[in-house]
Amino acid sequence: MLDIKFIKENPDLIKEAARKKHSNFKVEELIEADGDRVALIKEVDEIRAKQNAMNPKISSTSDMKERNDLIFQMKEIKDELQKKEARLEEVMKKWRSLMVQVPNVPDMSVPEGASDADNKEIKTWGNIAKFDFTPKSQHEILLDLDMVDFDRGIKVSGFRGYFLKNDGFLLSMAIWQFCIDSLVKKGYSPLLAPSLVKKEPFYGTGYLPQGEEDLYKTQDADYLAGTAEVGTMGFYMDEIVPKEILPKKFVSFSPCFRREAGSHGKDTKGLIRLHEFYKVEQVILCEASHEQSVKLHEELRENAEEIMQKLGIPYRVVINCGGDLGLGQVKKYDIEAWVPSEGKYRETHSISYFHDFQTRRLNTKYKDEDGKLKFAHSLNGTALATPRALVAIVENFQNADGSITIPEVLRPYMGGRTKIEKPQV
RNA sequence: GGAGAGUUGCCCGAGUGGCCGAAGGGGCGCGAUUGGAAAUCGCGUGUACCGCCACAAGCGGUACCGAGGGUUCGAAUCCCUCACUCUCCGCCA
Repeated sequence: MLDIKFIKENPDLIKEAARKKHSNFKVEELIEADGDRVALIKEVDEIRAKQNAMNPKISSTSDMKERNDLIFQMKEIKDELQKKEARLEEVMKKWRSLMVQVPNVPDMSVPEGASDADNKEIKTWGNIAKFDFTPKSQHEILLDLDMVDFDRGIKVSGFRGYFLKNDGFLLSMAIWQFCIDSLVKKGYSPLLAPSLVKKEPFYGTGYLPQGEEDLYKTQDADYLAGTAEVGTMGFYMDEIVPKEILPKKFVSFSPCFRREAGSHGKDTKGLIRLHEFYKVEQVILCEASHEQSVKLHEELRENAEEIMQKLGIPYRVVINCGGDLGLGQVKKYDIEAWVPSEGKYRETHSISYFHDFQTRRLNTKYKDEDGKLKFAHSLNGTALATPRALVAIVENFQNADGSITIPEVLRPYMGGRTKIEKPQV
């Protein structure tokens, strides 16, 4: 959500933002609704002022006739007020629904484009392995090494279900611990965030109302979060945080749930697209400064790249184009890992900043040096998600004998082992 | 799941229909006092929105006593619904 004053003063910016993000939001409609809103608020306030002025008169009048006259007058005022209030409520309803649709303004550096096909590559890292044998797909490797059980996963959990077992599970934990350790060393506060979350943090982060299709909803009207960002951003919801803690950096871990509505035919084999997965997420709250946001956005990207580099996974970084940005995102980088069996890069990370779009909705403020309350800025980005990261690891580090080499940085978390080999049985 | 108690400002806490944005205390800020401090004394101390105005200061208005609705000319105060917290019982990882 943006500041209505800002919107009114910069309608062209909003119009341009909508165009760039390929949203059909009409700023004129909102401005018109806001005109009605302001006018009605004024009228209602004036009637209430009249009413409030009458109150002491009534209470101080002992003459019964005079008192009844006044009460009769007040009844008329009340009728008028109720009519206006009903109209105001209508206008507010429309106003609110438009306000949550206002797109945040993308950064100048965001490229034009309609979909992820238009994202702009800005960097590649790592050497794409040339295998002197026929490389296997993630699906084959994981089954050969007995790291996953898809059949039983589907039996138990349904479409896109899976069991991660043996080294599949151990390697996942190794990845989590490696990522969490790396970020804690950099001063990030570790947080195990709830996945079962009330609707407010979803509205606050911008996943509702537009993204409801992709969320699981409980019979208590709570939702399952698709990322720890939601719970983590909820942490300081409706709070004024001490300025001294900013920037507050979290490394959050949680299970993640996504309905993947609309992607039924996609990635049906393997561990790329799942309804239930795990993610180590970076979340930052900082002071309301564009420069800070930009700086920390780069930091999040560097952290994620460092993790990929230490793991040795070849990847590329793209700047997402306007049409591939979420409603609240100002700018986003995706990191995509090389997947040999597909011969292309697949998204493993998404790193974005929002200015005060989320904190305004979440009501997370801090007091700046002149005592003014300001909405903080927020950012978040993947550290690493499993099992999707397993795909990149097992495919890129597979050997001719069917084993996979464990990345060095993960070995301490895997009992010092260097390889995952086919079980003897 | 059952029974009961509660939810007031930064904190504690008073307040059962009008004079309550809200007593009192604490905290915090400024000032006096002091060589300095403690103690003491004085003053101040919320947020959002609307209007005037320079989107400043300031002034005026409205709203906010867990949330939503109702009764009433008028509600922190009465009624209803919901959420949350606490205590006891049951169940349970």
